[in-house]
Amino acid sequence: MSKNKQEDIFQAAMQLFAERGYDGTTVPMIANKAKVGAGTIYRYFENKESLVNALFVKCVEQFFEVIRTNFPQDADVRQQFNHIFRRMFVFAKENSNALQFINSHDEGYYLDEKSNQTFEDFLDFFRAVIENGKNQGVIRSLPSHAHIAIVYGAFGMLFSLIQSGRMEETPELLNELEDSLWNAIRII
Amino acid sequence: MSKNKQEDIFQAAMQLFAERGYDGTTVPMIANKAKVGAGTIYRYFENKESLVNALFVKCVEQFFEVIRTNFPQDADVRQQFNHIFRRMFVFAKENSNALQFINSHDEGYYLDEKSNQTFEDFLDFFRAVIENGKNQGVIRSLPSHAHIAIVYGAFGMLFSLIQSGRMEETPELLNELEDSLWNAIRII
Amino acid sequence: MSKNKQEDIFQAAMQLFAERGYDGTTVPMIANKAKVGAGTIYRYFENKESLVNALFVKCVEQFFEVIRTNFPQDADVRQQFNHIFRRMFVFAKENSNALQFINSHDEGYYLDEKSNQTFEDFLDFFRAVIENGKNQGVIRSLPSHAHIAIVYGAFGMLFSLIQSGRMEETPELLNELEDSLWNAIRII
Amino acid sequence: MSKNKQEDIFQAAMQLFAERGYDGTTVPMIANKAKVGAGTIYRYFENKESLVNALFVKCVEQFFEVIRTNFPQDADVRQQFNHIFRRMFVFAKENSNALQFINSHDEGYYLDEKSNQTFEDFLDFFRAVIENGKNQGVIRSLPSHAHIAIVYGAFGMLFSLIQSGRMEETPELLNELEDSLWNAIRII
DNA sequence: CATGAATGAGATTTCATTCAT
DNA sequence: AATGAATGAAATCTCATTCAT
Repeated sequence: MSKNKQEDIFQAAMQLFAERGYDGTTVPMIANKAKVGAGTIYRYFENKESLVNALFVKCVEQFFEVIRTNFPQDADVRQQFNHIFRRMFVFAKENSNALQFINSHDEGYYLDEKSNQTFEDFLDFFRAVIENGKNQGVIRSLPSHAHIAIVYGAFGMLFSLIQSGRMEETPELLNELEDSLWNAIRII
Repeated sequence: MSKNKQEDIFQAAMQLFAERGYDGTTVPMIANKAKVGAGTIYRYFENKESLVNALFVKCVEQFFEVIRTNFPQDADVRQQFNHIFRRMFVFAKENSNALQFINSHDEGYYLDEKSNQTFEDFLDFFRAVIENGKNQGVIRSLPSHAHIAIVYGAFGMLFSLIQSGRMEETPELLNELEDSLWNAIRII
Repeated sequence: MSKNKQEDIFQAAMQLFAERGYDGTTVPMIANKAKVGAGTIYRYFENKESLVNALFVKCVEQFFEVIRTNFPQDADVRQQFNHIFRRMFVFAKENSNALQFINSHDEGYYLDEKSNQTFEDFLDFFRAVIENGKNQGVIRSLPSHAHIAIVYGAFGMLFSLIQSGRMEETPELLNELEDSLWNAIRII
Repeated sequence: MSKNKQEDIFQAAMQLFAERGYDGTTVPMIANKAKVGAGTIYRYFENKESLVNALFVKCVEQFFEVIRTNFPQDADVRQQFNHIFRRMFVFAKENSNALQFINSHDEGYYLDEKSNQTFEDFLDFFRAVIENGKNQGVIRSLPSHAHIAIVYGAFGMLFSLIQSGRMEETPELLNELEDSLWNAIRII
């Protein structure tokens, strides 16, 4: 039995939102999985929308933190890409539902300004890396948006495969995938 | 006043499901947008779940049809990839909501056996192309699943950018994107 | 295919009302069983309530007619009872649903003044017979209401047993039943 | 304000079902009469069908209990009949709606296996008494079903008369009725 | 006349939220 | 603080009735 009910609620909500979406998840479902009373959720969050927004911000910031930590600011773009790619998998593995939650909930009509801004800030980090790579003549001259869409879109689906057991994560696989996606964005 | 109410319902439902998800869309919302009475929807579909499944199958089959039509069965893999990539954009442009609907609803807990099977059949087509390419030594030795995840995941996000106006579709852009994704999966 | 749609509707409605009650029977159910369009019912009856009332009156009047025909007005009470008892079974057998319909729908909140009056008239016939028997010192001094309740209540359940096949109708059985019910009301 | 909402719901439902039938009674009607919110009913019963079945079982078991209590197992059949007849009136008077509810809802298409079985068990009790009487040469050789139909059918209608005020319950009346129905089933 | 597609009012049921304990 | 029973607004779904064909 966890001491921190707020965290229990976050975990339960994240899993359910990831599996069934925002509207497909009921507050009693969350309470039940978190092993708290339904009313308790309203001690920690104003309402369901508040909860999903708080959770979204928390997840994106955690993801961001994992990516940013020890980021090789001065290394070359290839190494920066390596860092990002590996950290994305690290985060996804350690927070299996968080990634799916983020991916299926960005663009949700229930996200507030802060949530959207947090996600934009997160993307901006990648944009900066990409822009830097383009300036160095290493990365294709596509819009940064496009590069991010390619890597992030591919990554989301790839992790989903691993998560569901349809593909096994091995060091060799990760090497191949990293190489594949690097080829997608670099100038050849 | 349209003659075909079933089609009106399909169109309204597709747009709303794409924008707000299955559970976030109410039957009166659909009826309203389709300009039919709420009860009319139940003359055409047994219930809401029936509707989303019928719509899913219809959309996937349409998508499949666009990809399969004039597919260069005997050409080399690069040309097959070109065909697929271009047709994906053609379908997405002509059925802008259909793609978003498919992408946000595969894996939905409300999809029935037939819907899932239809989607699997669709993916199998790509798997066959990829396998063929691997046998010819043109495509990387990653699992076919992974190649599809990369291309399809990237494509989904890319089209979303174009759709929302954050990126402009030009012939040059499409050429670059095709090249980028081809680099991701081919042996270099 | 019957020529008389009104009669088809009556038959279908009677069977369904008998089995499922007034509120448990939908107009489309009736239309379906009567093999007419739902709208056709509204050519013959103003609405569902109109139909059930017309049907009730028709059934009670038919029942009444069967009882009254050849009623031995001048015979003794025992013979009058015999006539009534036998005719009740004749009617019930020839109009199997009608009896169940009447029994489960008298006291219905949807019955109008005319329906209730028709049923009262029907009961008055029995009351007169009973009163006559009481005056002759043949029948117990219970209220006529009570005698009717005993015979009619018993009869309803008995016929239900035969109808459902849980009891077989034989001449011997009918003789026994007639004797049993006569014993209930006569002075011994 | 009652403490036991489940019981309030039962009482309200029983009265309404007795008066208007299953399909003629809406859940909001029940909620309104029970002075609870409509949603509350679904905390206690899975759905409307569940409610009617639970109520039916409860009523039949209560009725059964009243009949069985202090039943003179070793007395003669006449005395057993006396016990049953009197207790039926006791139950009917104390649970005026319960009897009407039972009588108008047995054979309902919405009753489940358990409800039907409970009612059969109830009838089996009477069958045993009747069989015993037949073996002792006191009761007519009609099928037990028939005897029950006669007594129970008659009783139902008789109580309805008393209930509605069309007949007044006096000790003399009950004596007469008991004698009347006993004459119906005994060998004379 | 006859039909059955269409409708919307109203039925059943769910669920976000409150509040007495 | 924590609970979960209670609520009623809103969701899904049904059906008596209408009306264009």
